[in-house]
Amino acid sequence: MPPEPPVAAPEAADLLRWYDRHRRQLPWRAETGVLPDPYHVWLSEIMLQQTTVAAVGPYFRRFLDLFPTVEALAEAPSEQVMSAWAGLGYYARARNLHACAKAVSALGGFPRTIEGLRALPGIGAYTAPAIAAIAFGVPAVPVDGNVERVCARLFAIDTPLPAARPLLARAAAALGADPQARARPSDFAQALFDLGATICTPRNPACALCPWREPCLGRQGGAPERLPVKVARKDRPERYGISFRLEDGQGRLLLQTRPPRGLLGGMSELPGTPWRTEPWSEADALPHAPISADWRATGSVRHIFTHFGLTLAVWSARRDRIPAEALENRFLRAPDALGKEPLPTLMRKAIAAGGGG
DNA sequence: TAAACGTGGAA
DNA sequence: TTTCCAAGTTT
Repeated sequence: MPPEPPVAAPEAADLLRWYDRHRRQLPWRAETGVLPDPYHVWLSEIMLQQTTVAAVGPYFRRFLDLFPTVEALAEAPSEQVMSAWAGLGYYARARNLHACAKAVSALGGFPRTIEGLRALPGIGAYTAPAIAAIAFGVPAVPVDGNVERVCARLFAIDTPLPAARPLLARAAAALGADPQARARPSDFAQALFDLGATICTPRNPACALCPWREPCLGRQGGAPERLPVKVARKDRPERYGISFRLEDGQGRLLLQTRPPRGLLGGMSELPGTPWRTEPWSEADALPHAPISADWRATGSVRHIFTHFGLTLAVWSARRDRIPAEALENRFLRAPDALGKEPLPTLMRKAIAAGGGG
C-alpha cells in the first residue's frame, strides 16, 4: 500500500503570500510592513461594525477632516459628532465613540493590550483584539463575520451560529498559532478579512483563486457556500406612526431631540405619534400633534429597521407663528441648517416626503 | 442567551 | 419585492 498523502493543513505563509499580492487599498490602511495609526484603526473598526466598507469610506474621511486626532474628537461637542455620524446607523456607536475618545484622551493614548482596549466603551470581544493586532502587532486573531465564515468552511464546521462561536474562535486561534502568523499579526488579521471579503464570500466563493483551496474541508465537501449554517431569523413585525411636519412663516421646520438612549437615541426628529403595531386613526393621532392645525397627509415613508418595519405617514401644516407651547422641548431649523442637524436617514426621508407634497 | 440596535446594496 | 448581508456591542 502506498502511504496516504498527508492531510494538508492551512498554512499562514500561503495566506500571507496571497495578501501581499492582493491586499485591498483602504483609507485606514498603512503601507505594507508599517503599522497604521491607532486612531485610524479604532475609528475604522467602530464604523465597520455591521457596516460595509463602501458605506464607511466617506464617513471615515469626513471624520478625519473634522477630527484629525483622538484629542480633537474628544473635545468636540457631542452634537457635532452625532451630526457627522448621521446616516451611518447604530447611533450607540457614535455615543460610545465620543465617550471612548474622551477616555483615551485622558489616558494619554490608546491602551496597547487587549484587556485595556476591551475596557473602553464600544470596544467588545472582537474590536479589542482587532485593534491590538492591527495597530500594535499583538499576536491575536480577531474573530469577525469574515473570520467565522473562513473558519467554518476551512474546517467544515456545520454547527449553526451562534452556537458555533466557541468552536470557530478556537479554529481561528489555531490558525493564528502558526509562527508565520505570529510574526505578522497585523497583516494576518487583515489578510483573513480580505480573504473573506473578496474570495471566501457568503455566496459564490471563488475557491479557484483561494490560497487555502487545497486544505479547505468545506470545498472538499462540495458545498462551501452552505457554510456557516445560521439559524433562521424571526420575521419582522410591522409598526405604524405619523410624523407631523410643521413649517413656520419662514419655512423653518419644528424638530425635537429623541431620548438619549434607545432607538435613534440622541438624534433629531419630527414630532409624532408613538410607533405601534396598529395603524393610526385621525382621532387617535391628532392628540399627538404639536399644535391643532389643518393637517394634510403629504407623504409616506417605508423604513426597515433591524427588528421591525415602519410605515411612517407624514402630515404637514404651516403656521406663520409657532405658539410657545409647541416649542416646549422643541426647536425650529431653517432648511439650509438641516445639513448640520443630526437627522437619521428615516427623518431625512420623512422631511423630504412632506416637502414636495 | 436573546433582544435591541440602522442603513443601503446585491441577488 | 423579499431576503440576506456588512470588520458587533450592550443590556
